[in-house]
Amino acid sequence: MGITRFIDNGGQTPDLDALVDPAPMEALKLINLRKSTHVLLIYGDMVASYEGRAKSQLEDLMPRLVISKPDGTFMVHESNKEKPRLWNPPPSTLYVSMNLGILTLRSVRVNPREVVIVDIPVIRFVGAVRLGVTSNYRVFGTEDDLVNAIVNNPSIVEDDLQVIAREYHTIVGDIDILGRDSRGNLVVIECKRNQAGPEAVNQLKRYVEHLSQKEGRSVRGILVAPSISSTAYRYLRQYGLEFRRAQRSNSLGLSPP
Amino acid sequence: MGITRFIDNGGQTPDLDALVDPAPMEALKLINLRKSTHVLLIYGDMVASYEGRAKSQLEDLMPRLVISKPDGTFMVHESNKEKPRLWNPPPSTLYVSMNLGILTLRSVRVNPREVVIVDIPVIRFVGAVRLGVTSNYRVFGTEDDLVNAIVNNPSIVEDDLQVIAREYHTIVGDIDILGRDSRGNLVVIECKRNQAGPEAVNQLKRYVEHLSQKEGRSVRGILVAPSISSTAYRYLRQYGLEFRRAQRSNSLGLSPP
DNA sequence: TACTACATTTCGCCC
DNA sequence: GGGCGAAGTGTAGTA
Repeated sequence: MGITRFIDNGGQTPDLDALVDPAPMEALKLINLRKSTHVLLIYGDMVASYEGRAKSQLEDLMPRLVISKPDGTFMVHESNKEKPRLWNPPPSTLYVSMNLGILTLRSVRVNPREVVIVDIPVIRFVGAVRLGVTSNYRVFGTEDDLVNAIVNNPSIVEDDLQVIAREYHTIVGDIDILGRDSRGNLVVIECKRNQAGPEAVNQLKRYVEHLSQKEGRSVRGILVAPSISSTAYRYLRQYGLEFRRAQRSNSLGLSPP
Repeated sequence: MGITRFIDNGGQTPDLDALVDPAPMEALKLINLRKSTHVLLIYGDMVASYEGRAKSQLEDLMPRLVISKPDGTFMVHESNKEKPRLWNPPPSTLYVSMNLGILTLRSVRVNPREVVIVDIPVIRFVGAVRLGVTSNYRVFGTEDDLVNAIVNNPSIVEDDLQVIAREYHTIVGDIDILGRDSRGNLVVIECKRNQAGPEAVNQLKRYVEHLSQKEGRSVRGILVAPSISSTAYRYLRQYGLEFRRAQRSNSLGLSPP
């Protein structure tokens, strides 16, 4: 039998519990005690199954790691890959039970209905840790930053470009930036934070086609990205669309012409 | 001081190590000892930063969970969400060091160059677990399964439909299924495993346009999916494209007309 | 709730 | 290694 360690915290709920080689009943108790407040780490030999939008099974009994978060996040991790092998995204609900001495975890998601079931005949470790959440989290260098830079200074795309609207809604989707050039032509600007592929060109083409049809006159389309694949570039030129290179940096300036 | 527990395994590398409230040096040793073979779990109060394709920082010191896998996967998890707050995908390399008694983790990815740095002034727990990898993993209900079902029985899309090719390569992308209808018209079939949006319609439109131009005659386009958004449907009809509902199930049959 | 598009997407396949 | 597109995508924003 392993170590059972409920850390004493003066009657308060501890931030950390760690059970090594616990009895299934011990594990079950700790999981139920902490599942709504702590992140649970469960290590052991397990099999698992998933059914919902799709379906899959992990039939081979082998050591895996289950991570459960209080918001309902449920993941079954293996030795490689960033993505869990099986999972349920939040919000989901975790149910724990014991059948014939075997611990079973059931994560249930309601919409869409998805169920992950994990049977753990051998429980090697159960941990419960209290984690924080960063507020006011910010990532720099997103597409949105690029759009902002252009809206604040349209000349980095083209001289005398006027911005008419940002996030311009159309029936075929949202246009990043709608502008007007020095000759009075409408200009659709589609921004990508990394290399543009055929899909990006197609997206721009869709907006331009729609708008030129609706307006009854030709509309320019400019794809702004740090780079573009050769296939995508041919495709773009074929439809008379334009490409403008954007410096790929966190300061998000545009390169000189 | 906490529990230090290197599990004795008769001289062999154990599958599980668990250190509660370890000294930084203890933690460092265990991490270096196991980082290339085990999945590491590191819990404590930490700050972190990321710089690479984008940039962000977790400046507030708070309890978080680091998970490191032997393939280089590196994740900083918080109390909610499925996705880690900060991460490096495999393959990356983990470096551990101590500066002024503070444990520092550095995960470095080479291409593209990305670095995640984690400073852990308070180490509450370090665990090392050996996990498996499922081989021959299979998910049922993918787009590929839907394409297969149609290729095996084209009549579920339309009577007397003949399949000419699957994954038909064109300059503008790969067509899921190319067929010919009872009247001899070419038919482009685009499959989606879940609700189709404007992007899916756009994709089909791109293929149909390309092919009809190349062949010099009209080409039909059919979007096969479990459902379609109302906007996307209007868009689809506007361009004379067709929609065929596919039953959203793991057996992947198509619903009757 | 539905819909849309981004993402440090990740991942797998094919060239 | 680059290009391309799917994914049980997850996630945020908006109507």
